[in-house]
Amino acid sequence: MPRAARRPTIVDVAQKAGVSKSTVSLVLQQSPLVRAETRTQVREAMADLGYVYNRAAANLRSANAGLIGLVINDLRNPFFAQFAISLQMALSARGYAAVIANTDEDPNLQAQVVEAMIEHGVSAVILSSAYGGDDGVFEALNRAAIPTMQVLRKMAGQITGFPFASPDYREGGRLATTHLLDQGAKKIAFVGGLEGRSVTEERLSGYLSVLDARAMEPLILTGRSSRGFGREMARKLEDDYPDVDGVLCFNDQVALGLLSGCAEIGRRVGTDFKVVGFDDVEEAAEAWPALTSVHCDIAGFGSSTAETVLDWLENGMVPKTETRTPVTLIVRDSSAGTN
Amino acid sequence: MPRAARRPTIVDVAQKAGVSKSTVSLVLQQSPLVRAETRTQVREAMADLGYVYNRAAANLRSANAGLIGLVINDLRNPFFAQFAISLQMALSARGYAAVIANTDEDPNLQAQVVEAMIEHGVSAVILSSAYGGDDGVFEALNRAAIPTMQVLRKMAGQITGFPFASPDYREGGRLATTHLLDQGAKKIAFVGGLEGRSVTEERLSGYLSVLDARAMEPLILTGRSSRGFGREMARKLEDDYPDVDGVLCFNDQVALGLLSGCAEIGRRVGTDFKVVGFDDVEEAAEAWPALTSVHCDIAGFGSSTAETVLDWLENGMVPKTETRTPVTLIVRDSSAGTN
DNA sequence: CTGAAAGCGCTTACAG
DNA sequence: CTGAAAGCGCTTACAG
Repeated sequence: MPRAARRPTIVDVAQKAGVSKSTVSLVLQQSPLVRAETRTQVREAMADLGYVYNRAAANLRSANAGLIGLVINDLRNPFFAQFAISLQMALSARGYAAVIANTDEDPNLQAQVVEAMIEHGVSAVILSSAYGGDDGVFEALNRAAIPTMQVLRKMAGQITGFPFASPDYREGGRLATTHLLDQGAKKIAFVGGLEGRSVTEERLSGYLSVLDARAMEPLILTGRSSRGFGREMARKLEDDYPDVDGVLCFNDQVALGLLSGCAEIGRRVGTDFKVVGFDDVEEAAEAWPALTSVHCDIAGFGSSTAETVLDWLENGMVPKTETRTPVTLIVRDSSAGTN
Repeated sequence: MPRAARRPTIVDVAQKAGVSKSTVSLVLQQSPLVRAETRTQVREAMADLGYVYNRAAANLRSANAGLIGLVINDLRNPFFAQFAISLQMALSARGYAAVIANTDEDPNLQAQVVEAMIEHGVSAVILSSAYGGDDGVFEALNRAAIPTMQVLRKMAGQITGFPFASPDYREGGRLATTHLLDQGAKKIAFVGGLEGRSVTEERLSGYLSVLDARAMEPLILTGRSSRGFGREMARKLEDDYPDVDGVLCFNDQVALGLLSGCAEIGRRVGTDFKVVGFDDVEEAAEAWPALTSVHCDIAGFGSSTAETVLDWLENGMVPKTETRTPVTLIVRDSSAGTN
């Protein structure tokens, strides 16, 4: 690495352009006060010197660091990853940078990374929280007066003042279950998701409401939200619940695992045994058979979250306490098989 | 959001603890100069006031912001995502935060996000570059004297002074091809990857070297590195190259797509038609049939990259110009079928 | 439209 | 071991 000398500052630029540093600062802020001619002189000086703006210094006076914190419980899951990516790209497009951290569902790690982000002076935080842990994280954000949005998972918490947004999971559960019934399923199971967690409860409640209305018995097999669990369930369903002819999976990971498991045991999916996933990750369309799934438009949700937060920051528009975005069902071969 | 008053500063802490702000600063830096008793007084004052360290301010004097930039060409690919996550988590564990940006293979976006990171005062950058574009990004990093590591993809560039590290792709290509031969394959194709790109060339060169040594004819079908492309190739191979009985895919995305495609057209994989992937993403083990793949230990590579960069930053240990980490072949049913 | 001065919250020599 | 002073690179009133 070339050991460059000190980076040029606005003082250097001012000197080179023959103006005061205040003027340079105004140019930096695109102030209309500066005469066009002066502005171009200053810009030229900056270009000549290879000047780069020092946001940390600016922030010291003016507060807005242009850094946004993004804390996610499980970035390995493509659903969350896609959310994070589209959010980050939307922030970048508006001139903000994203500090991103994966907490691996660990509340202690979460507390630590949030603390670090506060120290770094993030202007806002977007949090898809780990379950468990106390309210410490929220209290810290509260004390630091950092605008914070909860997304995707609503924490039990009594903690108010943290607007929440997520896709309408309950409606998704309803759509999927209704679809399975429409396809002729007689016995529908709900597979995956851990009990007591808000997302599970919401997705489940949609499923239950539809079955209730028709006085049908539910069958709930909760478990990890992983491919591995889905795969195990293929065998279990065949062995222990042979009458089940429709499955609503907690998410696509479980569903894709279930498809793998069915391939493994040679059970055909799509006609006598229908499977629906949830999230509609990219892979759902590319699996074989292609997976029917509840589409949450997670990419759109990511970028709209960015807009919401920046509107809050820049224009003081406080988000609604709770926002639910619409979901749709994308029907593919796994539940409407022609294979 | 409660509109908290001004955040407490070291001056407030100093006043409360009855010491000077210099002393508070020393406590913050864990200086051994401060008497234990004083230290605890100061710490208590901090706790009482809910003091949080302002890194931006500190950075203004001392340079090390504790922010590391991570610029990735395609975060949607689980291989890169896994790399980014494990790198970020290793940085967090050592007290650094990661500013992460996806460039979607767009050199212009890349230039923009790197510029933004420089403004934010990142202490180092880790870059898995987009192909194409000029050397502007490297020049900017150079001018700003920001230690920068290139990873995973070596840019053609004449640009030196940017240490590079990646798994040993060439060796991976060799291992995979040798394995296919050992399994009895007579005609082996290389599928996926765009020509002229360094990663493709390296993986390909391993494949070619093995075939050359046995005077066998290569068959190269380059293309996008996506599931979709892999899926298309299933049909094409069956139709146009029925004699191909072994396939080395550019990466797991292509390979998983190929498996899907084979399922779709009812071609059995593992015995007469063997498939090997590259990267060994998590899903490889869970597909059906399970996918043989070149394991790059990308999680380990991510955390060791973090160590390397922090050693550079903290201890001035400049990384080697080029590092290649070992790879292994994980043999599964897709190439050694018992199905 | 532009400049001189103070201040943002820290760290860093330098005294003591 | 601790304090007073200067300074990091900006922005922000305030004059002019």
